[in-house]
Amino acid sequence: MPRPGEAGAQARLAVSTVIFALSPDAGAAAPSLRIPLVRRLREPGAGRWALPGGWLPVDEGLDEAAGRTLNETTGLAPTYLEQLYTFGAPDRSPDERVVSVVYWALVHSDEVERAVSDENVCWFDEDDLPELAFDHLEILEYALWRLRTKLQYSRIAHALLGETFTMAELRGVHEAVLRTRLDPANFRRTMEASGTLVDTGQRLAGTPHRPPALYRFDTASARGGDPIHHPTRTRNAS
Amino acid sequence: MPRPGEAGAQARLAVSTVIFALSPDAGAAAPSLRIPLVRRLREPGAGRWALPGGWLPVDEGLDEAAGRTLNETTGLAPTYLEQLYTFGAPDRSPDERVVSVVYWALVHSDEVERAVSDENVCWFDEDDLPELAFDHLEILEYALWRLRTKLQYSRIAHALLGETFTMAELRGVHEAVLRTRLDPANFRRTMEASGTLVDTGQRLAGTPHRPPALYRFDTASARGGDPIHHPTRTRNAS
DNA sequence: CAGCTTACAGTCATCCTGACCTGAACGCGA
DNA sequence: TCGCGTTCAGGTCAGGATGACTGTAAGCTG
Repeated sequence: MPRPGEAGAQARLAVSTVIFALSPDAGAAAPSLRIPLVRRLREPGAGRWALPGGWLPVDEGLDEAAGRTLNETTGLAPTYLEQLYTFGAPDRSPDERVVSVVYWALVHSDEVERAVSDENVCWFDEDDLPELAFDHLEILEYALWRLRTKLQYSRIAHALLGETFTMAELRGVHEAVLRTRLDPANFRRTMEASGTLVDTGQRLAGTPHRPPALYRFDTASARGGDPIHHPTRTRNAS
Repeated sequence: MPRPGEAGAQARLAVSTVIFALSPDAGAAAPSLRIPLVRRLREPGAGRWALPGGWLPVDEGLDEAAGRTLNETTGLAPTYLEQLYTFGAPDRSPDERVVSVVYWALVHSDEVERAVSDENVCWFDEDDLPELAFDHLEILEYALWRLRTKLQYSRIAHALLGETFTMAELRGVHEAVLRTRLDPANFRRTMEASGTLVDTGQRLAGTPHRPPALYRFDTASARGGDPIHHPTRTRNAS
């Protein structure tokens, strides 16, 4: 923060968010990752799809701006929100210089139901993306990499599920994100050893086989994940 | 990147860097981490110490701006440079809104010799920091956490050493950063198994004991560390 | 040469993880 | 009603990684 003064030409500051959710066909075979995108109505890049976001107001924090713009454009309230990276190549946007502070978010699967979805806001499957505006494809791939990496050392899969979930559902999240098959027995063992799951005592009835136990995420033991300060976790917009 | 136009009040964009190096007393017992800071000459925060940095020019990339301001203020050419986080709380700077894209860098120990060091640029020991301006202490602690975390799963310790180094020197870096004692035999085993070290065949003579082998970092096997794209590694300023 | 230091190699127990096996608990169709 | 399918849930076993530790090699110093 050096000398102030001399206004001059400056880069504009934007905030965008990569949002992840699971496909609603939870009962079906394998869920897949889905990302909501908004259609650009103005130049530059009009007609193409882009990440939800907006300009940063002078008096609003970065985290708050990410949560707000995310909610305004998609109607979603994420359960997990974290800063991803700041993209600022001089030529990433034509006409003017734009620096984007990008966040990534996870939303509950039942939240998706309530989400806005018109002709200008649309959900896309992870491997069925449209042509994106600017460098948003690069951003999205980086967010995907971060999600996959972080899932392996942190316990964030529950943020894509509801309040309670079965062990098979939780494993389905891991399989969908990591794109692998996981051994059910070994997965159960490691998750139980992590100490982040609480057995609710309830069981999910109505299955054509033995009823599975319902678990809940232990928010108390969720401490010490990653960014020690400014974690910003769990907000409730709308 | 939404609608342009309407100039209005905007946050100012700054770029700062947390620089890490080892104390030059390499021959002595345990090296320690040192950080160069610059004294602020103007308000706000005049007299206090701050991270090297500067305003972001409209036509310069973030990585380039970080490397340039770092070099201009300290005279250093880092061997490792990576984006850390973007800090943008509305009240982090009085008077005006400032958003800082912060980087962190590692420099070779022999680079420190060439570094500028006057009354306005001074090196501080990790646990002997002065009172810092703004939220720079929080930033520095977050950078320290990131350095410690990343050292354990990535091979970046060599960036704090010279071209060649002994196993004991490399272990000294880990011990200084992680603030622990490491078993020499086990450390050697894991480092050799990582496949990132190359034995130069030379040995360091002049020691009062058995001469140790000199190793070199294998840049070829350094692939696939972390941010898949825009890695920005290894620049050469000045 | 004795004695000090560190370099370097090897052993052993423990933990973690992937592969696999077995019984339990439901719904379903014959 | 009674197998028979499914998944759930708990267990065993082998291999790899890691920490604690021991032993030998190779330099210097007194």
